[in-house]
Amino acid sequence: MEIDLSLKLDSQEEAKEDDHDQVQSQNQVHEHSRTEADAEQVEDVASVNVPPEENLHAEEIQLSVLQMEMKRMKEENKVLRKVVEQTLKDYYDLQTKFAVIRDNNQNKDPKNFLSLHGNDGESQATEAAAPNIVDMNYTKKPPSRFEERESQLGLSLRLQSDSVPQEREEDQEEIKEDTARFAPIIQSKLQRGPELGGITSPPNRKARVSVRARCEAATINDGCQWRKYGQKIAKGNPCPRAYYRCTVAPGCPVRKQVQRCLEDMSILITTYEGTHNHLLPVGATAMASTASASASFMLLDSSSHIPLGSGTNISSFPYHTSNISPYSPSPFRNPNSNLDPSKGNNVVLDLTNNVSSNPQQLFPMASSSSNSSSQLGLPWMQNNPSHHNDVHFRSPTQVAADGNNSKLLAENVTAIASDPKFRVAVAAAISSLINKESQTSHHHHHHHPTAPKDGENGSSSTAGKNWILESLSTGGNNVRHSP
DNA sequence: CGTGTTTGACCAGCGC
DNA sequence: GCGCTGGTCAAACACG
Repeated sequence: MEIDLSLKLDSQEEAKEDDHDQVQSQNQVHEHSRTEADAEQVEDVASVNVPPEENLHAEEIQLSVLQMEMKRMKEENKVLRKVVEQTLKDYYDLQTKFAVIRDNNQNKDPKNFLSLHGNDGESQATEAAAPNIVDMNYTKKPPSRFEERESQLGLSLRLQSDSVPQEREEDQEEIKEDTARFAPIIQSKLQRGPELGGITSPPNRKARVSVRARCEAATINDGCQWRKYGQKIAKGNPCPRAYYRCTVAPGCPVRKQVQRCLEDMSILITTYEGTHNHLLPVGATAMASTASASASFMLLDSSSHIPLGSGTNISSFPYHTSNISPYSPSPFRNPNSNLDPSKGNNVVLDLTNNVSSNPQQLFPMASSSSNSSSQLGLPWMQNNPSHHNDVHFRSPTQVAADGNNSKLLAENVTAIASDPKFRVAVAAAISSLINKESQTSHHHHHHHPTAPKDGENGSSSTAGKNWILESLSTGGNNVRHSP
């Protein structure tokens, strides 16, 4: 019945745009009020003490009135059904147009955005200029008919967050319906393979995340607890490679390798592999989210064609990878050729700020470290406070890039990095994970059977230390977290 | 004594 | 098939 009411409103809204419908709707309203008055009148008549013959007559009148009302309701339902069908048709058309336009622009103009709805004017202007915008903001409002009209202009697609409180039951139904209708498109997009912009990977590919960071200690402090189980002298590097496994939870499959960089012994190369089967400590969560963010950007780089999809071993990332445009240029290139092409997917996060070997500041806003809002202090960087202010991502192929490619790459990366939404998204992602983690650990302490202890194994300094995560946004949307 | 590290041995994959 | 290499195992050892 509530659905009928909402549809009635929709039909009236629709009536404002169409004169014919307007007349029809007004007639319906008048008729509705008239029949209601008739029904009340009949009730009044029936409740009065009258002789049986008159009473019988009154019942007949009541019956005929009810029949009239039924007939009217049927007609109204007919009209409403028509409106619903029209709405569905509009949605279907919109959906088809969206798919066609996206396919057409795939190789022409990478201006497809999956916006996170930043508040700054710059991003709004970008949205206005972008031909195709998929709005992934977490709006409370379901797509109304007017918004649908808007979306025909801007192709704005809104998806409902699960965490949003349910305001109207019928709205939720509508959302479900929309999601169900768009799901096959998204699904098919994901399954198209990297050459078509999809991001699904063939299974059994192992993804690795390498972190380059200046660190005096044997390992960087990433918040997890590790146990060393082996050490080898790898070919090509006299520095021994140490093997660690995660001991936060028994049976955790995550491994990490730690090796000093041959060119610069102060740089520590830490390679993570596998997915934690347990909740992460706060510091490790930040690390994992950062790594996953980089992996997400890399896998979405259409030129790299790295299929890191469902089969990836990178730790979970709160935002679906489709939050970022598959057609946007990405700073995370495929470093496989430089690392180990036979071992699947690799991501390199260069946290060394090594300008001499890396002239490209991939996160130019981070270099303006005089502004505190441009800093991203992470607990696992604290081993080297002199470098923690500048965090950027780098891949070996970028180091090897030359001339025009470097310029182009730098421009692309600058474009991405200067996007406030990107910064907000990264900060929000980390913040989201941290909040989630702190809430979860607060309510489910039993999930941490082996609390991180002091010592070299990652957790040495994160316990009991406050840390602050600041958004990279210049718009003042700082996300602070200090547990 | 419990826990973590060290280090030589072992195994599997890969290229020749 | 053989050798090389990366990765893992496990006994011995160190430390608090």
